[in-house]
Order: sequence, then C-alpha cells, then structure tokens
Amino acid sequence: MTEFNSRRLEIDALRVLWSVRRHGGVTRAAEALGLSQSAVSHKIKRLEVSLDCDLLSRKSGAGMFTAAGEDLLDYAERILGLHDEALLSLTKTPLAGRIALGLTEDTTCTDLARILGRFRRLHPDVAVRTKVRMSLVLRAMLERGELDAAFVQIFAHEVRPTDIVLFREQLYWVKHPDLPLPLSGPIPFLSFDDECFYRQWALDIGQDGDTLFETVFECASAAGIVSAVTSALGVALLNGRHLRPEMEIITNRLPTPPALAYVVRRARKARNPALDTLVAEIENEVSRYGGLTLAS
Amino acid sequence: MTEFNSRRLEIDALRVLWSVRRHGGVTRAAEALGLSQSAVSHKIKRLEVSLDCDLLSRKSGAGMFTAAGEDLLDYAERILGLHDEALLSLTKTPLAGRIALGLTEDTTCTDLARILGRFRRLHPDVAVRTKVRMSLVLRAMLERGELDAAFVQIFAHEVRPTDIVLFREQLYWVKHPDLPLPLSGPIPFLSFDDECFYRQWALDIGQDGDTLFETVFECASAAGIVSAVTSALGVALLNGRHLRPEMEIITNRLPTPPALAYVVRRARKARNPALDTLVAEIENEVSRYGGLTLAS
DNA sequence: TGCCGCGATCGAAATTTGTCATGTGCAATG
DNA sequence: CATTGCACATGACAAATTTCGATCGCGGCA
Repeated sequence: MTEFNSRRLEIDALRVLWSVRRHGGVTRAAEALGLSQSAVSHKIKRLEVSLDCDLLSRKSGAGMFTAAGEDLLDYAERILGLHDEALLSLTKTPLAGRIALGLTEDTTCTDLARILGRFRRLHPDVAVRTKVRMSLVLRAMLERGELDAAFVQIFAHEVRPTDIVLFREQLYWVKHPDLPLPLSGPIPFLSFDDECFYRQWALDIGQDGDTLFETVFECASAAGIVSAVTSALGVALLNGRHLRPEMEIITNRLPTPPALAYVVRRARKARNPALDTLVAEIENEVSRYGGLTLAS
Repeated sequence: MTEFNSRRLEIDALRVLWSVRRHGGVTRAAEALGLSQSAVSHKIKRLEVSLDCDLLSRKSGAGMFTAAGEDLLDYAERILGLHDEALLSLTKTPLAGRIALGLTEDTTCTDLARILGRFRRLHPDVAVRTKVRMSLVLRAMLERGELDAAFVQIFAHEVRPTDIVLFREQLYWVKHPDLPLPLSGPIPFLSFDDECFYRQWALDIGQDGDTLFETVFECASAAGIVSAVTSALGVALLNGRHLRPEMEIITNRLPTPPALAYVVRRARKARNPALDTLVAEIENEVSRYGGLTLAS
C-alpha cells in the first residue's frame, strides 16, 4: 500500500498517455510530442510500474487501453485541462475587446471548441462572435474585413507565412469497387457545392480538350458525398478523414490531388490584443500537440 | 511567448508550493515532505523560472505569496485534488458496507472533511455515519462498540501502536499579562466543561494539600476560553492553535502541561474492509504531508 | 553586537529521462 | 511457410535534472 500508492503521477506522463489515445498509437503520439518512440514507450511503462497496473492492453482486438487506463485517462483529461488553464491564467492580462471569428463546419466541434471555451472563461470581457461558413466564403469575408480571423481550408501551397497551420491533409480520388471507370467519355463526378474551393481544381483538370468529368451529384455535406460514393454513384475527391474501408482509392488515370491545409488566417488589420492572445493560445496548443485534430 | 509558456508545470512542484503555504514556510514544508530545505527552495525557484514570474514574495510584511502565487495555488489545489483522487480510483475495489465514525468538533471542517468527501465519492455504496462528540465521549462510545473508529484527542503518552497519529500538539498555561498570579491561595482557572479530558489533569495537580485552582469560568468552546483569557479572567490550558499574541505563556510556578495527540482510533471489532480502506487513505495522507492540520 | 531562524545558493552526487540500437510479436504477402 | 513490414518493448548508455549537504546572507531580537 505504501510503496506503489505513495508514488505520484506526473503531468508529463499523463499528457503522453492522453496523446497515445488521441493519436491512436505510441508511435504517432511520439511524433506529435516530438519525442522518440522509445521515450513514449518508456514513459508509459514507468507510469504502469509506479501504479502497479497495466494501462495499455497489448492485446490485439479490443481497445487500446485497459479499464484502468481508460479510468486514468478520464482523470488525465481533467488534470491536463486544469494544468493548461493554470498556465494561461498566469500570463493573463486583463483583456477586453471584440473578436469576429469565422469557422468552417468541420472545426466547430473539436479542439477548437475547447480552446474557445477556455478563452471565454479566462477573458470574460472579450466578446467573441463567430460565423460558420465555407472556406471560400470565409476568405472573402476576411478580405472585406468582416472577420478578424478565420479557420479555413486552403491548398497546401497557398499557405502564407502568417498563417498558423492547424494540420494538413491529403485529398484522394475515391470510388466504390463496383464502379468501373469509363475508358472513354466523361467520368461521373460527385461534387461538393459551388462554394467548395477544390471542386474548381477537379473541374479544371480536364480542360485540355474535352471535359473529363460530368458532375452527377452535388451536395454541401461530406456525409452526402460519402454515401454517394458507397452507392457507387461516381468518383469523388475526399480527404483522409472521410475515407471508409469499402472505398477504393484511385491512383492512376487521374492526376494526384493537391494537399490541403487547415489554417488560422488573420485579417490584415489594426492591432487587436485579444485576438493576439487567442491566436497565441492556438499556436501553443498546435506546437504542443503537433497539430489539432478534427473528428472524422 | 513560446519558451516560457510552453514549459509545463509538474505536479510535484505544485505539491511543494501548496505545502509551503500549508506549513507556513519553506523549511517546514521540507520537513513535512521529507525533503531537504534546499530541495524545496530549488523546486520553487525552478517553478518560478519556468513560469517567468515570482511566486513567493520575499518581502517581509505582507503575505508569503505573490498574487501569481496565490493564483497558482488555486489551480494547484484543484489539480492535486484530482491527482490524489485519480490515484485512489485506480486501486479502488468496489466497496460496500457501513462505517460509524466519531469526530470532534475540531476535526469537522478540515482536511478530514476533504478526505471523507472524497471517500464518499469514490465509494458511494458505503454508508458513512458520523457523530460529533467530545473526545472523552467518543472514547467511551468506541469502548462500547457504538463506533467503528473515531478521531480523538488523547495524551501523547496514551498513544497506542494501532492509533494513527494525525498530529501532535502541546498545551500551554496562558494568562493575560495584566493578570497577576496570586502568590498564595487558589489560582483562577478557566476550564472547558466536564467532558474535557485534560481538565482533569489540571484539577488533579493541586492535590497535594490544598486546591491549587479555583474554576471561575467554564465553557465548552475554545473560543469562549480564548476570550476569557484575553479578558484577564484567569489562567487556562490552551493548545498552540489557540494561542494569541496578547497571551502570556506561564512557564514557571506551574507544572509543564502534557503533550497531546490527535489520533484515529479503531474499535476492537470485526473486519470492516470499507473502514480499512478509509483508514489507509488517511494514513496515506498523513504520511505524504507529515500530519494533517486543523484550522486555528 | 552577536546569535538565531529562515531561506538562497553552490558544487558534487544520485536519480531520472531520453536516445539509439536492437529484439519480439503479429499480419499480410509471395 | 519463410519474408517483409509495422508497431511496440527493452537494454545500455549519455544527458539532463534533482537532491543533498554545506555555506552564505539577511533580518529580527536579546
């Protein structure tokens, strides 16, 4: 009772454990944390030894964690939350002001929500207004000065030095295995709606001569495209998060799709200390965890 | 912004900080934590450096902590609470049962409350019944088997091997400076009520010949005695927690008062796994912090 | 003024933590 | 069924951090 229970947890180890869950594996967690794989492995092992119980269930099959592990993760999450907030509150300068923020639908229910929530708690005198639009619209609003900053998806090669990259992702051509690619004539294309900024890229690639694609389906939500693909209605451009096992990735006959990035982009505008702080917090989070994640 | 804020707190350091407040000083905290004074000093210094702000205000006069320090302590307390609970929850076996517990008034609003609260949260199926009585009464109830365990005050020399000592304290003879001790005749005595177990000790010491004391004031609460002393009504036996600067400690003419101890004492009784666990938790807390504290 | 108690600081020693290199188990593959 | 690839574990060693004992400096106090 004395030796193993008197041993204490350390925040660092909890963060590693948490990162393992978040990134789904020791190796990935290590990458994200900027550590070697063995360091992460060791840290967890030490945690296990000091607690005298297993946390990772090295069984294939079931979940990655043991019951004790899941249990601890619960606490870890709360402790880490407090920890990060404590850190922020120490550097807190009384802020007031107004922030107009643009989000995409994708980003509303993820890490960003947590960060925004915490920000409002720490700085109750800052009025944060958020608008949810598609990336193209948000970019236009930024240009027109209607927003102070926005979370937008752009082509990787469009990233500006002042953007903060939240994470990068790759687009894939996908179709259902049952759908044969027509050897000649247009390929049936499942497209996001007009405002989708990489739909243009897809429609532009067939320009040399005849049209490569024929848009047979148009839908604003990823979920709609996903189900159209699985119904073998046609070919679509999807990012990694939306891939499903039953989808087939097309690697020949079509040009490699461009890489994408989710970034925070600020408006060229007057100083805004409140926004500075918020952006700094996001940067912090990104650098600590090696990017943010979205729910898939 | 990047370098000092990206640095992380560690639970250990927070515990040290907290211990410094709790024990009112670096040196005491070190003792309680079983570390050297320099280790504690260093740990705090490191914390300060990594946060790039002062936590202890080395000024004489005002409080021991800076505003940032107090701020951090707030979070530290919450983080430590979660930490300890996490640790406990990992070793948790589903407990059920019933515990009859005796407390003194002194112990109701201190660390014990925190431990009991946590215990009930972690083991909702254990019914904890508490009774608040004076130490003498509690001891009798223990003997009669009406309680499973009790937190009682006893003479230090009465501590049994099976008792868990929560902390020790010393009694002092005190009076107001304005009150002269009569050179002959009985000394005016301010006494707790009948059930106070060391009142007997005081009344017994005059037995060789005439009565040394005359009880001029009797009150069940320490607050009453304190104000009677400051009103120069007489002489009283008080423990360190109740000493006030304006009181004068009498060191001659009266025998040195006995040392006291607050202990957890269990009834000689059948096994009670729930009680075992609770007692183990208390032992843990005591060994980690070198005793519990009471509000003065 | 000289003596405490308390905390800061320094160098050396001990402990902890991270890395590289390597080993093991498990699946998919030819 | 050997082979390859992947993900994680482990061991040895180097680097960094933490602790300790000793010593110093500072403010109260007799």
